[in-house]
Amino acid sequence: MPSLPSGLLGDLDPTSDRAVFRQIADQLREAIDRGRFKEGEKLPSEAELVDHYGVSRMTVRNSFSVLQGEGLVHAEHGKGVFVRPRPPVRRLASDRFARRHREQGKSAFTVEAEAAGSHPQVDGLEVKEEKASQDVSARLGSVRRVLARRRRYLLDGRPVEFATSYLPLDIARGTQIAEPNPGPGGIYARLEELGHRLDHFEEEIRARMPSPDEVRTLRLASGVPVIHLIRTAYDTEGRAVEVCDTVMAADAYVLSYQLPAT
Amino acid sequence: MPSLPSGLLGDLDPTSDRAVFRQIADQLREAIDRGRFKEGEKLPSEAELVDHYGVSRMTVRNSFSVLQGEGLVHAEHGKGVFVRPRPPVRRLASDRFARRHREQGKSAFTVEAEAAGSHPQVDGLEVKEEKASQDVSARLGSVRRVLARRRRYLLDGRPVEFATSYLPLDIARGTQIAEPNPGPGGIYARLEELGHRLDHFEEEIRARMPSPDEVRTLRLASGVPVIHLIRTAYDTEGRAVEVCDTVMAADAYVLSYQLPAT
DNA sequence: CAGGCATACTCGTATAGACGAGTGGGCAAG
DNA sequence: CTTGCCCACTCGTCTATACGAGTATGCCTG
Repeated sequence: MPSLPSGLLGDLDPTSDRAVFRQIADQLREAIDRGRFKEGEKLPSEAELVDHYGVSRMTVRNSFSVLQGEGLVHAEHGKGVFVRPRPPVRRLASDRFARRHREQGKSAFTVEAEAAGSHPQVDGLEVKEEKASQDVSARLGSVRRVLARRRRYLLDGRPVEFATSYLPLDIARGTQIAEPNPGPGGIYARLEELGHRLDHFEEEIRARMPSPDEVRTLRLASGVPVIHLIRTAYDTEGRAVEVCDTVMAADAYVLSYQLPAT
Repeated sequence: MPSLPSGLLGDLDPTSDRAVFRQIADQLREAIDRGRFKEGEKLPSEAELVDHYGVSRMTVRNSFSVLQGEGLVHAEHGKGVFVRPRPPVRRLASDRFARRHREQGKSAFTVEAEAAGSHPQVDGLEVKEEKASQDVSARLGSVRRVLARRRRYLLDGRPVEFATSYLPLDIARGTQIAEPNPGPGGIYARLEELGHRLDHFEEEIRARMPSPDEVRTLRLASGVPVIHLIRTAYDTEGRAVEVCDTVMAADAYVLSYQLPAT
């Protein structure tokens, strides 16, 4: 059992009223912040820290769990505890739905990812009619049933977001929108062909911790929140023609918006 | 020691390979989701759950810590563990910087909060010149030093966000922008008076877990992420005239944006 | 009646020990 | 040399215990 390089981590302050496991977490956090442990690097094992600080194993584990909650580290069974690497982020610009981006045959996600040199995948596509939730119904203007299009997006094999689009049945039923592949330009192109010229979108953004379901679907590490985005598309008549509910791994995204100063 | 009302929580499945503390967390989570425990309500105490499930206290605590990480519950020393109430959220609309909102003497935050029936406060105001961080410098176009305006915002006594505005010294030095009170309409009104007519804003949004510092400043419960918003204001010459770095308690905000479909 | 204290309950911190399970390297057998 | 096993090391789960500290309640004292 190799002992810890001296100087890497300090000692405990027994006179402090800060709990021991917090002091340990503080020292590890600082070492990480200072770059003493780099991204992806292994932290000292529980046993080594037990030795170094002269505390019990549960105390060391407790400090690890603090850092895990902060999203700083993640544990791998049988291997060790590692500094969580920051994945490359996907930037969502506010003009990503502009008509000029809607020409190609591929989806916006695919085009953009390939331009960034990543390997995009779409997954678990599911299209079906269902009862509208209260929230969706309210946003679409009191519809009872909707067409729901679900799918999951992955970048280089990593799930990064999953989304469900809801459309009123009177618009979508029987059209290509109800097909698994909605055709070039996606459902927005189809909506416009159907006479619903798009006027604007409204996006609502929240951030919160994921549900266990979301942790599974996005394979989230602990300490990673999700961004919950609800987009409503309005046509030029002022009618809401689509609601898209998206849950994104927060560590994989930066959203970017342009606001007029008028 | 009053025993638990039967039927409220189920039994453990010893044949399951799901860890005991996860099973307990699952049952509590489901009970909360089903409304068996309402917002703000106290969950069974650790001792009661120890009795009910016949496990050790650390196991029960472990399941509580799972729920805490999800932001579902919070513990109060000496009182119990409670279902975390959802605080009222502040909606930030994308037109919140429109000129028409800039007429009054009060700040946008104050006006909006009072309209919503809340009691707004601004706190810890600090104005000083300092060295620009690399990021701020890049956004403002390679300035070395900036005027920084820091402040914290509270709603009904609860801290909800803190923000720092950075302005190039050649614009702000010696003007009312460098005063604690920038006057009616805020610094944007002053910027326009100084000839920097605002053209548009760019906002970048991230979500992540808070640093210990941010936990202190915003008095965040565990399992509450922060929204990190960086706004850059551009004048009609295309120059970046302000960068505002804001950290918000994610459970207190919904951001809302309007995007043109063009 | 008012104030203060004792007490029982709550969660917070920490110890010591046990066993399980995933990982990877080294060694031995083929 | 390759295969396969064993073992050492890692984190995961769980038990049992102890003491500390914050909170609320009720009783007892003044």
